[in-house]
Amino acid sequence: MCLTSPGSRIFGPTWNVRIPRRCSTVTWMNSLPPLSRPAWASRNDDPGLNNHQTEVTMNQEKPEQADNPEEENRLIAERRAKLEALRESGIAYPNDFQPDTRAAELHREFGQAETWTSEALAELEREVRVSGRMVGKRVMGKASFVHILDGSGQRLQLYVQRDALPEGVYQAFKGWDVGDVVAATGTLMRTRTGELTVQASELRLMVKSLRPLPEKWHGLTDQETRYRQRYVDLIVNPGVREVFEIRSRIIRTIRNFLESRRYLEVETPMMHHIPGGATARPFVTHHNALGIDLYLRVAPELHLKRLVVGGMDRVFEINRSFRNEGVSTRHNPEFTMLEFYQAWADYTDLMDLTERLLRQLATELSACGDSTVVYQGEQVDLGKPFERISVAEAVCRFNPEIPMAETRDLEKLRAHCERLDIHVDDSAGWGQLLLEIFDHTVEDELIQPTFITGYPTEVSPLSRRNDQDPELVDRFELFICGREIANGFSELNDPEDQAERFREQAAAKEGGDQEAMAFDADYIRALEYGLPPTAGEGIGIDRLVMLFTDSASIRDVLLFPYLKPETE
RNA sequence: GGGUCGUUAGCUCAAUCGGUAGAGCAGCUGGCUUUUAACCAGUUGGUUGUAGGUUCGAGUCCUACACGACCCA
Repeated sequence: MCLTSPGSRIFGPTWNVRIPRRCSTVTWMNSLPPLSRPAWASRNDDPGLNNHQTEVTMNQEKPEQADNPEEENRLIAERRAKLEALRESGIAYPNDFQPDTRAAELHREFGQAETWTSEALAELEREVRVSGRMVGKRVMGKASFVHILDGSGQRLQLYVQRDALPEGVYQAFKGWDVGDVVAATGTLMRTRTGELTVQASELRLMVKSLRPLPEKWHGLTDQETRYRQRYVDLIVNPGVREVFEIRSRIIRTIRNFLESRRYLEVETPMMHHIPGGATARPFVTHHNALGIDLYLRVAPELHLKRLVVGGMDRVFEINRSFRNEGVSTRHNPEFTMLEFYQAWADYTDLMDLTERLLRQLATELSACGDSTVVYQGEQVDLGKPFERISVAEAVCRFNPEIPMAETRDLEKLRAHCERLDIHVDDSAGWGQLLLEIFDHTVEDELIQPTFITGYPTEVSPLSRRNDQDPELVDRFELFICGREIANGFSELNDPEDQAERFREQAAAKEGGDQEAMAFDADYIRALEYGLPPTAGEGIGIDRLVMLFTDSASIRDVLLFPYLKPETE
């Protein structure tokens, strides 16, 4: 499937998006060479400025250093001096320009070189007002070419000719830096090499950029800096923005998909007195005025089901949950999950729904309407029906030495765990052992979309028991490319059974299991009013976005992934 | 939590056996009116992540720490 949207990055040099896996530290932020009579400090100034255009004068004393002199360096000092000159000559940060178009629009409308030839554009005399960050600057004597990057995420070339501009503007322009934000008025033209270009008749510096951008060809590759300073990453690595545009499209598609099926979007508390809805360690926070500890939610599940009790029989929430666990390429402390609940449905209905949703996502995100996705070299087809097999069947398939008859045999399973070098707790039941074996030997192998069903009741404290086999629950998880994408089940709506399962969880918690759930009495009370037969599901949005953007790390699909604080 | 690798100029990277820390881009100075990694000439810029240690001498070897990447639990 091709994810590159039509029209994106269709012209001009793009900054390198190849990101080698290496990094260096950001020492430049910590080092300050002493300012010793920089070259500009003794330079003579040029004559006056006219109207809004500001000539950079260089005959002043060296500028004030930044509040934190450790972060200053010569390049920044030079730009700060230019800013100081701007301040002295008028308004340094003007806010009186509005563009009337954007680069993407212009390329869409006039990008066709065969239709909009040089002559056709000259005849058109189309005047445009554009603005953006200067990301390239080529001065050739009395004329220059500039590339600006605007809010559309695309670049646009400006042709800046001394004699086509008001007096003095060109001279000022020559002192501007790559990274500065500029505004231009001009007419469309096509250059000798065929690039759509705006010939500027007016040009203004709107924002002086004090920090130099990374090198134009290699760009910014240092992973740490890319994550910490995502604003720079977004400027110089076009692929980054594309990932987040796809992320937005995924969420929009999901929202439309559910709303068109009469689901209501809701928001439930993120601060819980009792963390529940998932087996995970919560973050603890404190309410000062009330003097009580609160937990950041690990899942919205229990609140959403309370809403179903209240008669909101189809609800969904797309929002953040928080789990106090390790940070890795697949885990961020805060992550986004879709949860949805539908009364009068069971888990098989949700498997059908999930298949349809993923198929729709794949075809809508693909420029060519294709239902296949390539993830890290693996091609998966979301168009074919997803396979559905049970945990036990899957374990037997990938572990031929484990016969079906042993999949509920506590002692045999314990022996298999030992053989497979899987560490398990002495208190674990057969269900937990079976799932451990599944996690270690099966999960990675499930490349094509596969629903795993028949989960042990022991590991599913909120799921409805299977009518034929109460040791199992009516639950599934969806795996694609070896990753868990979704988890859904028919909801346990028997309040007495639920209370019993909470008691088991609470006992495990007492026994030291920090991930076990607490007893939630209000949730039991809600169930006692009567939860209609309901099925619910959670889908990890970040993992879904990873899949559809071929991102190896969750950090690549989070604008601001969690990183440890920068060291001083 | 464990292992491996990494951290050198604003950015991207060099630096032989432990022997004067370099280049390209960016910046600065000059030239150049259709370039596009523009070009040509000149030029500035470094507490080599931090703190110790070994050594006549450390970017390089040793120890600890910080941060990151990847793998494992």
